[in-house]
Amino acid sequence: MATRARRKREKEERRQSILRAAREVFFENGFHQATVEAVAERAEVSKGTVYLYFESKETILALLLLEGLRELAKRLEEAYAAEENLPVDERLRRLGWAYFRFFQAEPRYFHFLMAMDRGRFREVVDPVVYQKALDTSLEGLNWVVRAVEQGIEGGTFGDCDARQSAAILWATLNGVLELVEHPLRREMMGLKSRALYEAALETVLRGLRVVKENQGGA
Amino acid sequence: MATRARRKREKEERRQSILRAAREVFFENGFHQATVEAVAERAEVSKGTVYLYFESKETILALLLLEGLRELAKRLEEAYAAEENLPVDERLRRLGWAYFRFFQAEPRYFHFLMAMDRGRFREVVDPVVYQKALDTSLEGLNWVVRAVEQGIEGGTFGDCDARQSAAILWATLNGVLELVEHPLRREMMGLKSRALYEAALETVLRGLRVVKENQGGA
Amino acid sequence: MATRARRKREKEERRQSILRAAREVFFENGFHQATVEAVAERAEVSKGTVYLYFESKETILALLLLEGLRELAKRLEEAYAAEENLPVDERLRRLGWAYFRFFQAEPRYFHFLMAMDRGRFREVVDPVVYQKALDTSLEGLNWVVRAVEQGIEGGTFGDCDARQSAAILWATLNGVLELVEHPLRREMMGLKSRALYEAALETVLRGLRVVKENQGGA
Amino acid sequence: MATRARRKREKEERRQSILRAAREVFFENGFHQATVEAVAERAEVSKGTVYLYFESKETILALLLLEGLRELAKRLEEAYAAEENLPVDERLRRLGWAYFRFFQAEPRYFHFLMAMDRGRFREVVDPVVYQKALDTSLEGLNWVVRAVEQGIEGGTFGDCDARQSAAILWATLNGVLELVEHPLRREMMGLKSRALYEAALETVLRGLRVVKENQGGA
DNA sequence: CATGAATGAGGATTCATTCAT
DNA sequence: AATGAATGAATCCTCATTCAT
Repeated sequence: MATRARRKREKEERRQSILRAAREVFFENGFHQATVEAVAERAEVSKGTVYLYFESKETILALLLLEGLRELAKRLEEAYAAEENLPVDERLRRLGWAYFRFFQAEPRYFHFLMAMDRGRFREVVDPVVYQKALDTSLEGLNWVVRAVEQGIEGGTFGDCDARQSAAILWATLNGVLELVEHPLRREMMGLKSRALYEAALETVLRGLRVVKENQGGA
Repeated sequence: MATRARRKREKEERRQSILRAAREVFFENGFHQATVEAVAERAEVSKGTVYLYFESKETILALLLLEGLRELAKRLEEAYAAEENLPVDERLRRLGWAYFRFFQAEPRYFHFLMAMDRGRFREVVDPVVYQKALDTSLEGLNWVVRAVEQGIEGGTFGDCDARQSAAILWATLNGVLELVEHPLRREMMGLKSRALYEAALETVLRGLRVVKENQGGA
Repeated sequence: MATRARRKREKEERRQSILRAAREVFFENGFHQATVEAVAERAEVSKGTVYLYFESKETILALLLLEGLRELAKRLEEAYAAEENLPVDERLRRLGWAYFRFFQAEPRYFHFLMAMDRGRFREVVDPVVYQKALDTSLEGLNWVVRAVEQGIEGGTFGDCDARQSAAILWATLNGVLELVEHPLRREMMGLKSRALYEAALETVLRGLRVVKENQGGA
Repeated sequence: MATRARRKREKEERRQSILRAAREVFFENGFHQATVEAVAERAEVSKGTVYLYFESKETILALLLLEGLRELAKRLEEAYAAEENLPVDERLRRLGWAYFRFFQAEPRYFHFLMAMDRGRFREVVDPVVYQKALDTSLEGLNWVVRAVEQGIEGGTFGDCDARQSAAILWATLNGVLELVEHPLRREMMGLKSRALYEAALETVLRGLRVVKENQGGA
């Protein structure tokens, strides 16, 4: 029967609907302030139904986190793979801007990923999911590492530690995004997000590129 | 009478004692998990007394934040003012390492400043305190801005926007500290905190310095 | 058509299957901890189906109780009727041991019958079922009453109230079984279940027998 | 200050008041049906206050149980110690009637002690309290054991196992009380509680006494 | 008949805050 | 000023029961 298939589809839809609602509610209020009740209301289901689809509030958090990281990793992979022959710094530029677009598309998601109670997170979430989150996060960064490695091989960058250089680039972009995303900080300075981001990206790329001429190491 | 003065002093001491207790408790458990009860116990006063000195749990949070920012600003000022005639990038280096030392001295403080539920912060906290936090934060960054300005004036840096360049530097260092401080992220990579920090600092300084030769702007 | 008959048979089988599942689940977890969900799973049907066959969780409880009482009554009847001409106290002995065997065969059943939330039982359960439970319980005891009556008629026992004497015997055996079955109580004393039961049975039989010589009444 | 003392007294009074309320509510509805809310209402305090005085619902249960057992043990001790030189069976009679009076004074308490979810109780309650309950329970029975021992020494009873004989007597009385207390069972028979209890007590005493003449053991 | 998704009324517990003493 | 007892709203989660398919 097609009923079975439809049922399954509907169930998945409902699941997604709750997840979507949870995302909104968590984004708006933060995980701790958000209530399951509010999630249920937003999804237009009863509280009990939420628990029909998800084990606990924490589980939802974990799934949301994972989802976000996956989306980001996917975008980075796409950015990496888009074109075959590309100057190394151009490829890094694309990765950087893919990150920026993710941030723009889902600023609250970004905020959520950053603001999450990181220390306590681990104890609260299913270890398997936690490991997956870790892996996914690493997977995203790996595209950057790979691009840097190409730069080293191709001679664009000096003989530096690829992981370290990738980490620096990423930390910088991350730091900038947090800076512009942070209400407290944004007010401090009249900086334009996009311009600052671009400047930061270029500055680090330049800083990395130059290494070969000067020191050959950080 | 001196009684008046003593009273006032004692009151201030008690206040500080509660604040100290709150810092410890908040650091150990995170703001949400921490209870006023626990703060009171640690300070060896009653719960009611806590409310005699502070309006609410959130107020304490705000003051703690402020305190942290002040400490950091102080350290940055000291780093800036330490020596008169210093090459610009050396001065920025000193500022950068002052930040690193603050992070090392109070890693939990740093974590706390970062992990704080920023969005909701504003609505909850006394606007005056909020503004002070903002000012203090800006004050800290201003030492960096000033140093960059000297670099521009002295010709070390190109004719860039000093605020922007300072922001980039700061965002980078911030991003690196978060990276190494974050348990989830630290596991991802086998990077050494200090080495990464140094590399990042140097990379950005290099990137900023070079501007004049290449493009004159980000 | 035979379909009708088969349908009916199948329905009864399903009913029994659910009842069996409920017994297991209730025994293992106690009535309150047990969930209808667990019963359904054990019976390999859906939750809804359980409600197709039974009005409520409480109804199932009542039926289980009834079933237990019936099993006991059956055993007692068999014990009573086993042999025609039997000295009275021997017949009572057989009844007593039949009870003990029931306890041994279904200790959890016994426990369940005893531990049940008796007070609330009545209001919750179908009055008809409740009355049946009452009748069955009485029916079981009646075999004891009958045996005692024979003892009175035959002169073994004094001219006592047969119902009362039967009640005393039964209460004693019941009390002993509860004593040995009760984890809290069992630990208190190092008594062997079987020996204690036998001693109690014999003691009461002796006590009842002697009446005629002494007082002729309790 | 006397304030301190008064405070302490008031606190204890409040504690007792909540305990009293809990007893009533638990008696009326059974432990599982009873809600902390109902307890609070009955005690005319807020729900939070209940938790100010007691760790959990289970703790209250344990204390109530302990309290009941202590009261019973006290009554039994008094019954035992009332008169010095007393024929052994007279002393046992007094113990038996003390039990009956306890039952009459607190029938719901008795019911509660009996109906308690025995198996699960242990896991739920503080082990220390559990052990105390065990001890207290044993302590009560010990008065009976002691009386029987005197009977053995004095030659009233045969050379039987004192603990076993005491257990039989107690199991019988217990069984009778449960019989008459049990709504389902009481309806079964038109027996008068008091008369049945007396008959049972006398029957067992007789049965125990006779041993020496007949078998000297159960 | 059978299913199983959906419901929603609770229930135990916590904790920031108040206030009489 | 200091206390700490009292509050009660808020929160997560459970589960018996219903009902559309």
